[in-house]
Amino acid sequence: MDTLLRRIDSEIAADGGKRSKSRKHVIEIFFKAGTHVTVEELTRAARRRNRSVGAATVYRTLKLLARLGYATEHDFGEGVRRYESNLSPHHDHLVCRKCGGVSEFEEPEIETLQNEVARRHGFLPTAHRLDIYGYCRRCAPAAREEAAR
Amino acid sequence: MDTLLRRIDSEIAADGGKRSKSRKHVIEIFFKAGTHVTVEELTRAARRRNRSVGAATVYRTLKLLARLGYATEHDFGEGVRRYESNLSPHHDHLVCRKCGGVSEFEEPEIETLQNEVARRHGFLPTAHRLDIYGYCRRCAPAAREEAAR
DNA sequence: TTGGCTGCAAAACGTTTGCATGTCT
DNA sequence: AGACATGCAAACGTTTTGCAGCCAA
Repeated sequence: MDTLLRRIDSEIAADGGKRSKSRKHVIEIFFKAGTHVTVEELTRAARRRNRSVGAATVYRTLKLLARLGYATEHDFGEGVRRYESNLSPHHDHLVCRKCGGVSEFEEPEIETLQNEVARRHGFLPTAHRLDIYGYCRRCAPAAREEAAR
Repeated sequence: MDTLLRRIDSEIAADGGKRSKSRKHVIEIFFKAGTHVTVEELTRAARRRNRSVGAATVYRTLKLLARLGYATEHDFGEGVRRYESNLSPHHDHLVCRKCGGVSEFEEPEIETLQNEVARRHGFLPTAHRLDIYGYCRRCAPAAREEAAR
């Protein structure tokens, strides 16, 4: 974790950037925060540590992390962008329509099939997103009842 | 097509809605339009037929179609929402990062695997979205060159 | 006649940007 | 000193909403 922060620091330097206090706070908080955070959540958390951090800096820092490959932007269709750290291996999402919870899964076979499909279309894939929408274990019973009505 | 419009009409009526001229135009144009249209594109097209159609009506009509299950909202990360008719069978997308083109594919095996994964997580799936990002056949060579530089 | 529907303009939303100032190297 | 980063507020583009009038049932 500490090594990670140092590595990012030097990558930022190599990219022509500097180490600032606000940026450091945002980065630390981002990697400690749960997955799929919004800028608003991060800003609030960063402000708790340093009152003066502005939202613009959080936006800029996350864009930077995304550009360096440490974060991924997500859009689950809520009208807000969410960010996720790229430290854990790639995974896809199960998004609950009722409680909004997002859980994750990996399925190597799906990945393989995707690459195959892409190749078949002469398409050079660089990334993909697979989100399954529905009802999670806890919300599914209620959803079934509503549908029956 | 005509039957479709009549069916939608009666579903709107059953939903407590009325048939208005503007709405009818928007719906017709939406189903004739190519796939993945934006509200702005539809508004322009609708205005050609009826100068006074407002964007708000197009937004409202598409939300209505989506609620009734005739349209799907898409977000390919351009900052604009795109709508697609649900008439053609389900498919997934290959999104080109260079030219922005979107092509489609179907892969039943992927669908099957998705349902399996969901079930394994106690998740009740209702829909999903799979977008593969990368470079299309035409743009891939240029992308490879740039990467090599 | 009642309610939904409309167009318009204004508001709201998340995000980006311009700028003067502050901070790192 | 110089370059880059910051916070603020204004700008932005898309989508939503309030409202007075309109139109379908």
